[in-house]
Amino acid sequence: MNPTRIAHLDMDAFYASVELLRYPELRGRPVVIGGRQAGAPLIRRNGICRFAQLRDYAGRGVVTTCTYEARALGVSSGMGLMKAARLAPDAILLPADFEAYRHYSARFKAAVSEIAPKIENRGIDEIYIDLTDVPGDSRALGHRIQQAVLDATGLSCSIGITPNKLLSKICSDLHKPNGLTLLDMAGVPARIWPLPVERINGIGPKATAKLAGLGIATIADLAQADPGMLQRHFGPSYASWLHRAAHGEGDAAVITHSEPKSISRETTFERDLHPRHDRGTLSDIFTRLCWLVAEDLRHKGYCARTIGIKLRFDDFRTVTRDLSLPAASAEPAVIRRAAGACLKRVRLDRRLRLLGVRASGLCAAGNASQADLPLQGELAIGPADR
DNA sequence: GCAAATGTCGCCGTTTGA
DNA sequence: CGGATCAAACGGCGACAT
Repeated sequence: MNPTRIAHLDMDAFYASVELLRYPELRGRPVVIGGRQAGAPLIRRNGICRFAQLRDYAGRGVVTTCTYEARALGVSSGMGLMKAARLAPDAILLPADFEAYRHYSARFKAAVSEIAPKIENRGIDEIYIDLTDVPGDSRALGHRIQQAVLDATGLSCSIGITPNKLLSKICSDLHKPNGLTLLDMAGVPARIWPLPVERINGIGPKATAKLAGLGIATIADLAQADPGMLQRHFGPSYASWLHRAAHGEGDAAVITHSEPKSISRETTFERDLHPRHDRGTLSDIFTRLCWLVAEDLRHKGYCARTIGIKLRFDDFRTVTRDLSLPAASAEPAVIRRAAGACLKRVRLDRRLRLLGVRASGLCAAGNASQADLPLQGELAIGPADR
């Protein structure tokens, strides 16, 4: 039996790199992807077309991703674009083009699957690959995969290869961009322990802050922490997971097939909207979100048994409400009615900044109830489209 | 004042049915 | 019959991820 070998492959600055394929003249410059879907990447001034710059931006969008040149100026994912504009006013701002990213995503995944077919999808730009039964030594295999991805897409990626997903995920990030990092359990103390705890997938800002309060900053600190103490602070389940993770133990199962659990749409308004004063606008947006969810459900062939809403108030407080239907449905009107019933259960005493609609409890659309009204659904969706 | 969009999972309290 | 109990579903919510 071969020893378990799991790779994690992460595309380098994926969205930004795809944009550089299209606009090679931007190579070497700080480029930021983000903001509203706002169509054209070019703006016109004095009859001359040029790329929009971060300094021209006004709004409440965030950085989705950016080139390494932009990162060097302090810009990072999730940062407000207004703040990014202060750090890098000259950076080019491009709108996200998900269709293009999905296209390149499919291409790189197809290229990898020619070499190793057991792949777990982790979003648009990452995968886990089970290399256990693929012949060849890990370093050669890693390089082969990187070359195949480059040939298929013109894009670089970074790869970690270790005995499990947890370590591979950490390692793929160690030598970005275009990195290849191999590690076995014996290498954990030297290569993993010096890293800060938040490099472990599953330890986010909250857990990091709580650990810091206990004097635990590095993975080494965590590995050596008293298990009893961890258990008191984090509960038996999470404490045990923390301990094992710090010692480099993680899951090695590469899940090749999975069904979606929920489908949702949400939107942040350009300005905060008042529940009464902007009632009409809110209602229109709400209805449109319901239609979009219905459209997504139909497109992907699902019905939902539970409909939920999500509100974010101007103070950033978020509330959700769910309602389960008597029978699964993908009808826009049914979703709209259920979502409306959810909304009635929320006290609307502040301005709103975000509205979302979610469908969960998904089941395959056995088109018994679907066959009735396909045309009507088509008509209902038309006007809401764009 | 400044913080997107989409999705997964786990935990907890409550309800419901047996 | 009353009460204890248990599992499953539901609903809310937070944490985390890309």
